[in-house]
Amino acid sequence: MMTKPYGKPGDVSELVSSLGWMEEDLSSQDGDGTPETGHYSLHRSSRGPVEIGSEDMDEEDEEEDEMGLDGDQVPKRRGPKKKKMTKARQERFRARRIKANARERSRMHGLNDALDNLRRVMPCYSKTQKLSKIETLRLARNYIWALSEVLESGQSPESHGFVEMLCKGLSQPTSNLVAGCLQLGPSTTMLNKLEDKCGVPGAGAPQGHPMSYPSPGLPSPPYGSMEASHLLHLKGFKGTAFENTSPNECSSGTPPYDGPLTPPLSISGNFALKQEPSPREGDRNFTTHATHYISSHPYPPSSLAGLPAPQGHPLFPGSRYELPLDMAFEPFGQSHIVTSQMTSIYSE
DNA sequence: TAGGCCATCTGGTCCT
DNA sequence: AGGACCAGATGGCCTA
Repeated sequence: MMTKPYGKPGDVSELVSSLGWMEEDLSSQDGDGTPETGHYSLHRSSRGPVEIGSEDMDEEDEEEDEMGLDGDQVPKRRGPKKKKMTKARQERFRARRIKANARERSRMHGLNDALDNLRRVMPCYSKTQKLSKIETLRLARNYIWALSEVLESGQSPESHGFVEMLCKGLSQPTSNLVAGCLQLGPSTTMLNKLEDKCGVPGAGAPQGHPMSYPSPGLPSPPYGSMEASHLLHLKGFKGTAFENTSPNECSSGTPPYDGPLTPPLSISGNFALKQEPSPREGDRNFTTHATHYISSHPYPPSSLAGLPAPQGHPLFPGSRYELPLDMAFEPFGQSHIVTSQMTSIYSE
């Protein structure tokens, strides 16, 4: 992305003069050595003077601070003497700053990559209409919460409440997007596939999709789509229309998922189970694996033995739960689902 | 045009 | 000492 010089033009010279260093016009230099940046920013007026010159001291650079300190007129300043920004020091500072900038850039890129991976496992993922960072995090929080609720209390994803949970605290456009995804995606694709290929009773039935969300005034697409691999993998859960469904039988309805995955993470968020290597790489049956994993791993898992149960987490009935932040969810229907996301979180 | 979102630079702080 | 992390500041892009 092209960026223009930061700070107002006058800031640099003002600061430089106030610090008594940097005779050169550094504003003409690259901020980090990359072509897209073209200035040197030292405009932290809100933070007060930046005493860059006081660091990076080499003995050979040590000089007396001769900024008019006559002793009898101005009280001598305490603390380390301020060093003149010699050319050598400037260059060292620049080199260090450039390196730090590069590190920071790559750190942020890594963060964004991780966020992108998170977007992909969200209930609605669209390459064209990306969720913002904050909305991604909010939706992730809601999603985890909603799924936890489904697992813990047998609530149904068919319920209005499930989508409500997903949309809690989201902006209106994002809520519409999510609702649209849930409305369009599963009902017209995945569940019909389930019914077609697996003979799952009720899947895609006329009575409406579990995930369908009564959203009057919902804007028309483009929406993202809810990938089947992101949806329901129903095995071994009573009360669902899919309880007799074998994951192996239905794996054909699950499109491949193109991306490396880490071993499953607990939805409690407090532990990560290091298991066998991710089956995801080139494995069309990953969701089968995930389903099996979930259904064969009790909560709390043995790896949590001895650890204090999370306060009031829905997976640990009996404990008092306090909703974090502004979350306050309503109760909803009965049945169990498990999604592949419950057990797979990307990592770089 | 205002506001939201984003990338980038930057200095400070903490940690190893 | 150097790196990671963080938050503030800034300008660009996009959309309502």
